[in-house]
Amino acid sequence: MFAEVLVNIVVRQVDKTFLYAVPEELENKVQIGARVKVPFGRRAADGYVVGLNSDQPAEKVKEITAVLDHGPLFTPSQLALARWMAAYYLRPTVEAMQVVIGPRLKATVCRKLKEYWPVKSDNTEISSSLLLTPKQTALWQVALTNPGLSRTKLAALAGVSSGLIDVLVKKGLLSERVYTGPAGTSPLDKTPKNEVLVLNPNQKAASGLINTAIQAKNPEVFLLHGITDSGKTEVYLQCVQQVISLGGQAIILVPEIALTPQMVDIFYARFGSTVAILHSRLSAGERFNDWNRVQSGEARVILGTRSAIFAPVTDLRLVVIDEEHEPSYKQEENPRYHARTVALRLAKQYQAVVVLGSATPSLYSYSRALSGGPFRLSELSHRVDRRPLPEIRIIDMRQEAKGGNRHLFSQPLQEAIQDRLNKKEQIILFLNRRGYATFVFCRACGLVMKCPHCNISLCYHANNNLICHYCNYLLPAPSLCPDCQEQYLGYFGAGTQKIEKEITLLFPQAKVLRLDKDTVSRKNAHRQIIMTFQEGEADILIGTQMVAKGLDIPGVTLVGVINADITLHMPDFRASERTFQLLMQVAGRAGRSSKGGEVLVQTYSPQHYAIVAAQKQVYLDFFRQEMMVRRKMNYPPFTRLCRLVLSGTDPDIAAKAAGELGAKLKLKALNLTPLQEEQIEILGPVMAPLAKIKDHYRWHLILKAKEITILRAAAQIALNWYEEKTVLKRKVKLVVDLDPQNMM
DNA sequence: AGCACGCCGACT
DNA sequence: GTCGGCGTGCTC
Repeated sequence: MFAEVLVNIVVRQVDKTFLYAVPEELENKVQIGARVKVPFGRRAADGYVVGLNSDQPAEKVKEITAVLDHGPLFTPSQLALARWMAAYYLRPTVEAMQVVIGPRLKATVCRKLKEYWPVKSDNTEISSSLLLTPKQTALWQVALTNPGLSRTKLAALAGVSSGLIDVLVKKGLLSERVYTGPAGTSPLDKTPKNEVLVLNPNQKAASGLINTAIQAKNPEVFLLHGITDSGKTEVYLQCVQQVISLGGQAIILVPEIALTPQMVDIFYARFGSTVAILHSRLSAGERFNDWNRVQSGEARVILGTRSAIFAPVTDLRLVVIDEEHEPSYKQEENPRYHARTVALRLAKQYQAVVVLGSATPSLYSYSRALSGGPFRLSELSHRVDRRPLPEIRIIDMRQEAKGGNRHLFSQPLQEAIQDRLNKKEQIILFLNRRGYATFVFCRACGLVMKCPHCNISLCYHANNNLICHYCNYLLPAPSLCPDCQEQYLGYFGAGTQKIEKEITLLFPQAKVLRLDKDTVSRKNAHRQIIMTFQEGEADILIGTQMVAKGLDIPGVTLVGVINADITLHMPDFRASERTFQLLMQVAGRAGRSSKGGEVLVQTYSPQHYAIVAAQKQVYLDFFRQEMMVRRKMNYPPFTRLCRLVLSGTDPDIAAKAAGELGAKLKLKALNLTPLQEEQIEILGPVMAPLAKIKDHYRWHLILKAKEITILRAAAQIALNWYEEKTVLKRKVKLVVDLDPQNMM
């Protein structure tokens, strides 16, 4: 018997199968999916068995040395998915394999998985009453701060021998868990068990259509477009119920588990022990356990983030992608896959149904759900409780500036804040200050300097030039506004910290909390901040997009968007789309009780269609206008994109490499598309908007084409070019990003 | 990726 | 005369 082996070395040169002989004593253990040890050149390597056959090969082959693990790590259908993904994203197959196999590898290496959890968390009381030795105290402290560690890790971290763990277990301070039950259960369980809600006609229609497709094994894709509080989750639940009654499995993806604890609670309440939770923050034991429960078929409902799409299902009938427009579904490291793209492929493999849910669908999905498109549109246009949507008021900051208010907060917002403070109602202030966001605008007329070729905000550079980061269009920074001739040109950049400071100055009596990346670095800090706010311990919550997602706090009657222009004028063609989505989402945080709610949006572009559509809360208004822009500029969904990023520590070498690659591609593009030159468009090379990250200078090229095959052919040329440049390779990195989500 | 082979400069 | 620089090439 001979085995085809994919060597576990992530490099293009060995991205093919190697044939090995299977020694007789290993024949019963070598099967597809097995991890094996093989001699490879002058060394040993591990690899995955991806095929078996009995034909005597012409060349002589080496023998497999050993079979690792106790069983296969992947199924043939997972292998097919990995191969497809590798080819789609132009990555080595083993890399895709590693993602598909996921955590199982780590878990199977240390097979006996016990974890140790502190029994009580009141530290002082216990340690004094039980007379712990210094080492025991140290161990206890470590266990407290790091619950759920394995035996070896815990002992190592505390610097004690593992025997001491048993002592603490005996004293009843630590509990030992060998994983069996559903993991991550956080009994926040407010929802009554199995209370299946009655659907309104909209929901009934949607779930009816979806359930029919599930039953008939029609591999259809539904776009469930439902406004805030229209009951999308209940539709998901009833479809999942249908899958369970058919004996199948369903995968439900959410953007970020930590931000949606309610979703977890609801699924546990409804489906109990058939639920498995999969996401990257689980401990090794939790993951191992749930992974096995999926494979055995015990778990029928898999709720998780992006990578949960690779759960080892056997009978998939349904994939739900909640908030399908969220950018977190795109992995920003290799392989740069999009969970939605993978889900569509996976569903095809299983003849399963896909449901994409969103209040603000991506243009990609909505355009495909129009009549004649491959997706089917299902609308939920009423709120479940029939409460009106919160009122959104646009505040024209140009008027504020003219009126002499140079503050971050407009007069109406300040008044509204004071009003809510007086009434003891709560306030959320939102400012999306995601990294790089400088743009030049006129305080007098609101004009934003844009590139005439790319419709992208021009970035102000230290050499006093305005530059388009897509095409290198350059304009010396004017001192007067080219439109109104006023001298109020300036550039923006205030973050949540600044807001916090200003608020405490303006309203010294208000209790303020801040929720952003800096304040949630500690474990559970996120949940803690939200709980504190939820319990009314603070008046104002200031935050980035974290406050936009899934918060359901009835006490909040005012949401203030400090500066909608930050996202609107990012150097990214999806800036309008993101802004609209964010505004709609953040608006949903207001008025979750009978007290009603109000949203104030401060902007210098009150006439911008994304802002206007958000104010009216009409998705189609936005969609139509944005589609016109995209069509005109030849951006997705009318074209596909591929982004090539070259980066290196030497600015000159990185620049030179980018120039060379650009020239090569432009030359080759002619051969690539002999019929129509317009089939591919090459933008750049230009410096990436984030021109320097961690001492690496970055340049990029954007490739546009109607057909992804053409993009892939061009990207392949780039990869081959890079492969040949052996000297350059050590100094410059090349990243290929197909269907890029992030253009920075 | 590793690891070896291979062909040119400064040292015990 | 050797040690070692890293360019090139291969791995069933």
